[in-house]
Amino acid sequence: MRKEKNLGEFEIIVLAALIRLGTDAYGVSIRQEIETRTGRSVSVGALYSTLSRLEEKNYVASRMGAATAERGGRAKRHYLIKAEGEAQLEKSVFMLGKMLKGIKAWPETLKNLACL
Amino acid sequence: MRKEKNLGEFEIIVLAALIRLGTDAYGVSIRQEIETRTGRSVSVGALYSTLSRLEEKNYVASRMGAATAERGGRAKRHYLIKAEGEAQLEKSVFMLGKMLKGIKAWPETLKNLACL
DNA sequence: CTATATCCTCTACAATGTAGAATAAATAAG
DNA sequence: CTTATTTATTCTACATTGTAGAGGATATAG
Repeated sequence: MRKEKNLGEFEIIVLAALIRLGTDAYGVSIRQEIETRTGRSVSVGALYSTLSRLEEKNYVASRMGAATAERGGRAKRHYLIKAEGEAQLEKSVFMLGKMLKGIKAWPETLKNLACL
Repeated sequence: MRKEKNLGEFEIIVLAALIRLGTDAYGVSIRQEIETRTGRSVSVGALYSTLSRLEEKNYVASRMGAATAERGGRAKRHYLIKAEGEAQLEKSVFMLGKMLKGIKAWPETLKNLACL
């Protein structure tokens, strides 16, 4: 069994996006979700290689879907976070929360972490 | 001017520790702060190389202090987060917050795994 | 001086982050 | 049907971060 390692920053973001998107998660939508929500640009390669690594770690599952009847509507690969992935994400977020909790200076920013 | 890059997960943790410790921050106390607060073990090398990289990026400043009159009380290197570091940390935490905000069901397992 | 404690530096390598070209597969146009 | 265009994923290559631990420096105690 692979030793449990801490998630990287981008891995956290990707896993969070998977939770947000639920069954609608595939390459393009995930990328879109992250970009619009964080304002940060994400290259295709960055996203897919991270997804692939998360899958190797058994944090994420994927399956090929069917093509759709739109122009360029080739088959998508759908991604879903697994229980192990959620658990690990929770652990990482918990750690960050422990470190960040109580640091004043950020009025709005920390409010977003109130879910911890 | 170095391009602004996103902070890594551990970098976030270290910067947060620096804020928490204020003027008491030096190698051992920083390590202690992170370990007790997160329950995660931190190797000496991991910490110092991260601090050193944060300093190169102008996010942190350090200076050598004086020795103290305790057994083994050799001089400590004191670290202090800089304004640039705080700004960058806030940016990273803001992004994470945006992605994590509103995710409720942490402990819950996704039941949709069957559809894979 | 030798022992022991505290603390930092250095080296080496593993894992994660990132970009963009290449490729694949679908419909639309002519 | 052949080419253009659109949507999507795969692949390759390299940069940055993460991590461990040996080793060296410097302090007091005895």
